[in-house]
Amino acid sequence: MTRNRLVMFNSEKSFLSKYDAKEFPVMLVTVDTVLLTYHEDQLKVLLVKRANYPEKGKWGLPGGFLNQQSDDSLEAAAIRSIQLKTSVKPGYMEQVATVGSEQRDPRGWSVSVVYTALMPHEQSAFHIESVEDVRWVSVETLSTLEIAFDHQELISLAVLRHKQKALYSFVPVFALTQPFTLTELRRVHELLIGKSIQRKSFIRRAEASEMLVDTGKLRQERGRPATLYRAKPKIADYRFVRNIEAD
Amino acid sequence: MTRNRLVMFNSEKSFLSKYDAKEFPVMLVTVDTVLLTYHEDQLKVLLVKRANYPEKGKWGLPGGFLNQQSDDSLEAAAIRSIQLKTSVKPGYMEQVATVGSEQRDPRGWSVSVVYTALMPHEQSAFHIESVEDVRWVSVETLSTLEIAFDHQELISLAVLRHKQKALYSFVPVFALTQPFTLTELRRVHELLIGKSIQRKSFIRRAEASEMLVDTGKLRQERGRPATLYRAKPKIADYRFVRNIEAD
DNA sequence: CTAATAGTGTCTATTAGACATTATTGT
DNA sequence: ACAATAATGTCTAATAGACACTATTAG
Repeated sequence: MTRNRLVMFNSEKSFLSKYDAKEFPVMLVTVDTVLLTYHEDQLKVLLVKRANYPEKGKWGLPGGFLNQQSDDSLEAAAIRSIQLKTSVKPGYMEQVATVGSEQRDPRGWSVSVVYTALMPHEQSAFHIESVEDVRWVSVETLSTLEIAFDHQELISLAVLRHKQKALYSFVPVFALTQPFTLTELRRVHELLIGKSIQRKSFIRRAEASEMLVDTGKLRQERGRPATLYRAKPKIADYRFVRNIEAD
Repeated sequence: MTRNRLVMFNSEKSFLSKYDAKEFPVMLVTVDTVLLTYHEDQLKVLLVKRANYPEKGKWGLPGGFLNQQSDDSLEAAAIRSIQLKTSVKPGYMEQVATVGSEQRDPRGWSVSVVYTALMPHEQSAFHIESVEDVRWVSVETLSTLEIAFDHQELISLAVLRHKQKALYSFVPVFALTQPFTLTELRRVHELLIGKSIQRKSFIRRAEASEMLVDTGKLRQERGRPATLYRAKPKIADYRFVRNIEAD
């Protein structure tokens, strides 16, 4: 397979002194992030207009080649690619999957490590509205755009992951600007699972979790003013034993 | 960053004609698999004794460099590495995580896509017992062996994943030889979640799922003979709405 | 007053835990 | 009969769904 396999070394040290990474099969590795937020009663994903070939002019996920010099870890690379476009560090991030094949990029065999992240829309708005090549796009209207590579599919994977989480956690709270109302949080969950949730059930879960703190303040739009909450940091790790029923 | 970014092309085709992958930052990518089984009332992981540097002599996960020629996909590479050691294709496989850093391999920045798989112990036994460098090791006694790289950590990640699945699915059934008894299946779940499960609760879940088929046969060891079951193929996708309570 | 939205009361249905009881085998 | 293991009966506790009801605001 490689020349190194045929040579005998008598210590790890002497092996490494002869080692040359270029003799091994190498791979292009990119890190792409599906960054989602909640805005105008919609779930939106951050897309970037590709300035270069391949897929020039199409919309793709923020991301890029893993850089051995500037990236300490995969997650650091994902955060870097997001900060580059939004100037903000997302409040929640997790790895979704890694995809790789000969076909997905015309340049040849390529591997993508896919992350997903959530952030409040407000934080990013100013920076993004000032540029042409970065946009929040509703996940419902993605089909009206030309999406680069297999990024459409990667977005679906990430949304599916968040749908699962919405059934047994309050992770979707990271898509909201704090403080938020329970109705807002419930709407994000409803958008993700594609089904309405009983107000009473949702409030009971909020109380049982002890992860939402009543700020004592209210927000009024139409009708009775709603209580404003903040999420405790540990909310990312909280899991319900029983799911909200899907379908 | 790379020379290509500075050159203008007027079509995707002309871009690709000039494209050379070697000009981009490249990476060593390995695919490693945490293959688990149930044997002698223990959860065991398949380990391979490393024949070459680095980490020569230590035990590591089956896996290897991703090969652009022979691998069609990441999953295909994982299956290949398992079949090479067991001569069997595992009945269940899923991606666990992808790790990457400068430190994890002495040869430099490296990326590992980690899969986990389950198979019946019986199937693999003959092939494995004939060789010296492949062993089923109880996950409880891992600390008595020298484990290569960060593979100890990768095993923990995979076991944790299976623990979660044991709380809301019957995925652990793929670690058993079919047909199996409910007590065997319950034992695998108990090992994974680290806690005993009520017989009655487990049987109720089995019935509710409709994923286990009574073969009509019995197996007798001590005491009353136990009913033998087979799992329907769809069992891998079945999810309970309510979890078994952890801790 | 009405409309609109937030939040509660309360009933039912489902299902996991606990644990006693019964069933079926070998010795 | 007894030990061992499998399987069932049955009570309780927790919690999600359904939906009616009350609360608080603007106009």
